[in-house]
Order: sequence, then structure tokens, then C-alpha cells
Amino acid sequence: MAATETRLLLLGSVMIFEPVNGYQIRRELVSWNVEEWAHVNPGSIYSGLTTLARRGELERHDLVDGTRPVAVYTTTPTGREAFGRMWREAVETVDLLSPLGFHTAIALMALVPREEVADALAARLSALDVGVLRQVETQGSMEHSPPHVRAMADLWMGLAQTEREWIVTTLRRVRAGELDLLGEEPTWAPRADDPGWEMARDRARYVEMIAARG
Amino acid sequence: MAATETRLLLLGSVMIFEPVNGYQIRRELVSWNVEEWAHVNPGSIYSGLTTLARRGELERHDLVDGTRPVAVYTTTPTGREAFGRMWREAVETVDLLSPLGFHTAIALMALVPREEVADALAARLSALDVGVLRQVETQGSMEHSPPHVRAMADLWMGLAQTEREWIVTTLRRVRAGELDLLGEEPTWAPRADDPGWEMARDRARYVEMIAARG
DNA sequence: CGCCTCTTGTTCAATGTTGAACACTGATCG
DNA sequence: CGATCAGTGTTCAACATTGAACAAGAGGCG
Repeated sequence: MAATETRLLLLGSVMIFEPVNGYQIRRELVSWNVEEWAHVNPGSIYSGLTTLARRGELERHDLVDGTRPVAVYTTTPTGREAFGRMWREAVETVDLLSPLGFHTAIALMALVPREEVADALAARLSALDVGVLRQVETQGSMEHSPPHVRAMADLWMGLAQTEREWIVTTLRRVRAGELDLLGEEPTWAPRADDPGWEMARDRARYVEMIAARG
Repeated sequence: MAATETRLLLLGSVMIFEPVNGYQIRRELVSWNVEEWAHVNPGSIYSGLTTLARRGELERHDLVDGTRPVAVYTTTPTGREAFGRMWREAVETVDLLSPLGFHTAIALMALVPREEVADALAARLSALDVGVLRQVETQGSMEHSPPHVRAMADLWMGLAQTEREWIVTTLRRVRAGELDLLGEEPTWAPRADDPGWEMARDRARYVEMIAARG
């Protein structure tokens, strides 16, 4: 996973759960099956958090929980601003063969206000159309390419078309107020058997400890 | 680009053009617009070639062309075998969000005999169906996921479906003898204005020099 | 000739990624 | 109660990637 997608995912995760430590993030990502599609392994979580802290996008609090030290992170204003920029860029950048950034951004959609989501999706739609047009133009010069290269181009067009339809649908839903976005009441309920209340408890403890330390 | 895709691409490029130096590979990749979709910049070509040589999959010949030294690479039997394995694995591994390995393999399809291409595509088809089925099963447990996560799953299903149709079509074409594969006469002609004859000349010189050196 | 720029061919330090391994806690179990 | 096993939280050395920068010829131009 390229640096920028990892940063987007980590920054978003911290925004959702802060204050939070590296292991908790790892557990959450695993439980979302994120590891299946984003390729984040333990090492990159910790090194990514360190990098974000160095850049001033996260703040690291070295707390002592019981007897053991733990590194807990919270976002900074800089970090939240950076998230907005990176999210938007991830949505607007079309790269059919490396769609990870886009999918990561979609997974974190609920951290962004409705209007911005709509704008970004609309921008992606244009970018996609421009890219497809360029591809179509290039088809002319494809007579002298081997046939399997032309076949590959067909696949790309198909993928672009599929994505296009999804964006159109989703954009309509966003404009119709249909998905749960930033600052809105959720229309869905998490499972009744309440996994993760332990994490909530730990986080509450972290909040206190950070407040106590100043 | 993950290590394995870079290695596949470089190994394949050397197989096509050997004996060849790093700069020539770079030029070819640029001229195929490969840099647009595979993300290979100069640095990774040279370091990738070094790695492949260290692993014994390429042989490095330090020649002196005129007055200047040049590092020219040829494949080894080990390397050609490794290419076959990696190619097959790239085709059979389904990862909808990181399709680069698959597309790289398709771009290098002409280095593989027809029967193997057909087998590998058939295997990918099964893998895709299994993956999709699993996804469909998971849909049951999606009632308690936020709606945008369900929307994401829809996109994945659509992409899988598009890819599936392309594979079915392509598999049929491969079985019908339609694409130019390993050891077959090309049914297409490169452009008449003959770019790259200079490279052919350089490569002929490299062949002589390697032979002279033993 | 002397200067400039373009092309060829490569290196390298900074940075990021990987996943195995570490260290500690608490629970279980004969 | 010692052994051992799962869970928690993190580090680290090996490896890969990046792209700017270097070096050396080749051609053009006043």
C-alpha cells in the first residue's frame, strides 16, 4: 500500500476512534476485513502512526496504563485538515489499476460532510470521462499493437464503465440524502452482541489520563 | 508497485529484449505507456534488475561499449522458470483492489504458450467465482454495516462481474487460437516508421560482445 | 573552438514496507 | 502452583521504492 493510502486510512481510523493505540487500530481494521483489500500489516500501522506524529498530523501521548506504557494517539487540527485534502484527492484521482486509494476513501466516507462527498464524486465522474475519452482516441493508434494489448484496453473500458455507473448511482443517493454522512444520525444499528465495548472503556480511560496530564 | 509485480514486469521485459540494459527497458516501458498504469520509475528498474541478478534469475554482463561501461542483462534458465511461476500466480490471484499483478501478466501474455494461458485464465475464473460467492454469503451479515459499506460491496460485485465477462470472452478467443501467443507467427505488424531499430542494432552488438567474452 | 543542451545510463540517500520476533499480562488446567 | 497458551502492544533489521542528481558523450550553434 502506497504511503498516501496508508496515511489516509490511519488518519481516518484515528479520527473515528481517538484516543486510540496502534493495537486497537489493528484490531478494528482486521474486524472490518480491511486487511483483505488494503494491505496493512502490523508494522506499517506503527510506523505510519509515528510518521503522522512527526508531521504534526497526530499527537502521541505516552501514557502508563496500569504498569505498562502505551502510545495513544489523537488528531490535531492540522491532521484533520490534511485528512480532508487527502480524502478529496483520493476520490478525484482516477487510476483504474490502483483503485485502492479510491476505495479507502469510500470506506471513510462517513467522516466527510454530504456536500463535499457529492462534489468529489462529481469531480471523479468528470475525470473518469476524460480518461475514457483519451482511451477511445488512442484506440485509433492501436492497429499496430498486438491483439492482446487491444483486449486489455477492452477490459479497462469495461472497468471504467462499471465504476462510472456506480458513481452515478451513488452520487444520486448522496444527493437524495440517503447514506449516513458526517454529523448525521445513523439509520442503521450495529450488532446487538456489542463487541467493542471494551475498547470504548479503554478509550474513556485514555481520555481521563490525557486530561489529567494536561 | 509491489516487489512481485515489478519483478514480473522486469523479468518479462528482459525475456523480450535480451540482451538489454536498464535504460533501454525504461524507454520501452515508457513507449508502451506502461508508466501510466504500472508505477515504475527509473530507480526501481535498476534496483529490480540488481535484485533479479542477485537471485540468479538474470545474468549481468558488465560490457564496455566504446569507452563507457554498460550493464547488460540476459535471463537464466532459473529466471525463465521463475517467470512462468510468477506469471501463473499473478493470473490466478484475484485481488479486485490491486489488479496490477493481473494486468501486468496479461500485458506479458505473449511470452506464455497458448495452453498455459488457457489453463491460468480458467483457474482465475474459478477463483473469481469462489470470491464472489463468499462475498454474496457475507451480504447476510451486512445488515449491521453502515450503508456506504454496502454500497462499496456493490461496486466490488460489479467490478468482479465485468472482469468475469472479459475472462470468458478472452478464454474463448484463446481457445479459438485467436491471440498471438508464444512461438506463433504474429498476425499484426508494427508501425512502418520503424522506431527501435537502433535498439536492435545495440542489442546485436551486445550479443557479439557477450559471445566474445565467453 | 567553447558553450550549451539533449540523450544515455546509472547511483544514492531518504523514506516506506514487511512480518517475524519480542516482552509482558492474565487466564486455564492438570 | 508451575507450565503453557492466548491476547496485548510494540520494535526492528532486511528489503523495496522514490526521484533527484550525477557523469559522460554527442550534436548544434555563434
